[in-house]
Amino acid sequence: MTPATRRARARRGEGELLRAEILEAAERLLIETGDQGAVSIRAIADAVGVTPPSIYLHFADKNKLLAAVCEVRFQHFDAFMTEATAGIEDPLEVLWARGRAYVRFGLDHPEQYRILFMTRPLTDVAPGELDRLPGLAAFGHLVDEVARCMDAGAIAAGDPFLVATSLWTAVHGITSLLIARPDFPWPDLDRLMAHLIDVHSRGLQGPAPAP
Amino acid sequence: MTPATRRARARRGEGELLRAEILEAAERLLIETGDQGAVSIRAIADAVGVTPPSIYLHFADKNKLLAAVCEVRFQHFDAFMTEATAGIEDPLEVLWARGRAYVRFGLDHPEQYRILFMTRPLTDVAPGELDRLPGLAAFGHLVDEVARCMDAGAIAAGDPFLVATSLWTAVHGITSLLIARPDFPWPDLDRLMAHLIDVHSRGLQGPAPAP
DNA sequence: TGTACATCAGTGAACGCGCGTTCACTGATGTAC
DNA sequence: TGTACATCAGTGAACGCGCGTTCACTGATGTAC
Repeated sequence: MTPATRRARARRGEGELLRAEILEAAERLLIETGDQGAVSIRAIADAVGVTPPSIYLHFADKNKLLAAVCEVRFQHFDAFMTEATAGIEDPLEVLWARGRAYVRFGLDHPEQYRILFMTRPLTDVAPGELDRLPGLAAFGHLVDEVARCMDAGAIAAGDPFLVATSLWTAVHGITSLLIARPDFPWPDLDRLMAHLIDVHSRGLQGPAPAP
Repeated sequence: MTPATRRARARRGEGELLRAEILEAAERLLIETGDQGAVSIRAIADAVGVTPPSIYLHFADKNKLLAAVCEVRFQHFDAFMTEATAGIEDPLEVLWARGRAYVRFGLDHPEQYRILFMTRPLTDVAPGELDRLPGLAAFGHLVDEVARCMDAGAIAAGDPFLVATSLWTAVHGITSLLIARPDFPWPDLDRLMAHLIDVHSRGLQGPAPAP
């Protein structure tokens, strides 16, 4: 299949433009087809209006390209949640708003969510550069919010990292199962989220109740 | 590559034997390679010691084969958890034991867990036959246990289905993220599980605490 | 007891496909003189 | 102002691969007479 429109060649010195177009096309393909398998070098090249070898002018191999896509998606993801919590005063409400936004993002962009959190990592991370782990920025924001809740006395004092990790797994559990098992007779999502928040507000608050 | 050993042809009337061998080989491949992509018709045929077309004597296509593998794995999964809770009296402890067993199974068999809960469903389930949804037996056991906890007053009365669903997403969240993001600086798993159980014992117990 | 024959469990070779990647090349663009 | 030339952004064709699946077949096995 010849591409619908062949892309005009970049001016000299502007070769880097193609890189951005490739990334954009890869994301678009991912979103439109909703299928990670549909995002092939050939499909991307075709979407950009260029031949497959051109991709290799800007990315060493397919993995590097997908890793770059991933990074951009993580930024969007983090920005989306930051936006959703903007303007909220109560630190506990910030936490719940972030949780709701997390799930919403996942369900609105299931195929992106799959890549971000449900498939094998695309990049091997050396132990020394854990801070470069994609998505760790977003997680850092969550830890901060948990710490703020502890400082405000909204939840019991403790290890913010542990609590944040646990909250992450909780929202991930809902999001990823809804994506992976849509046939399950799910209860209403709002009810499920309300229950999650209910359990956690109580569960994170005091010491263990009397037996 | 020719197979290491060619399988002896089945006696007449015993053609069904191959079916079982195919299933077994598919599971073994999945476990040994730890890679769903490595489980191809050709690889399975080779492992059994038979040519690829033979597979089609017993399975209409690859999806049907994988669905059959899935069903067997779900039975193992359910049996494993049932075993892990056998002999425990306290209904709440049963619940936690099941949760721990769930996570353990997932981490011990990550590639199987991937197929069961992290990838696209292999079979389309018609709305009328939801009870045939693979794995629903295991979920049913969880619902029963939750109901028993409610009856015993160990957790607050409510909708056992909703609570069971929420608990499922909780353990799935931990299991699947540990599998998908091993590079994350995870806290100790026992600590994480203890925290999860702690939060849920408190969170599921009473009505909302005074503000 | 012997033999023709239907049945059944497989085989061998090939199909078309899409994939990631490589390699030698082309032709427009800007620059030096 | 004109022209030779280096540079740079791509192209075109092909590579080898493994995949799921199909099709006509073979040859051992059991059965009927």
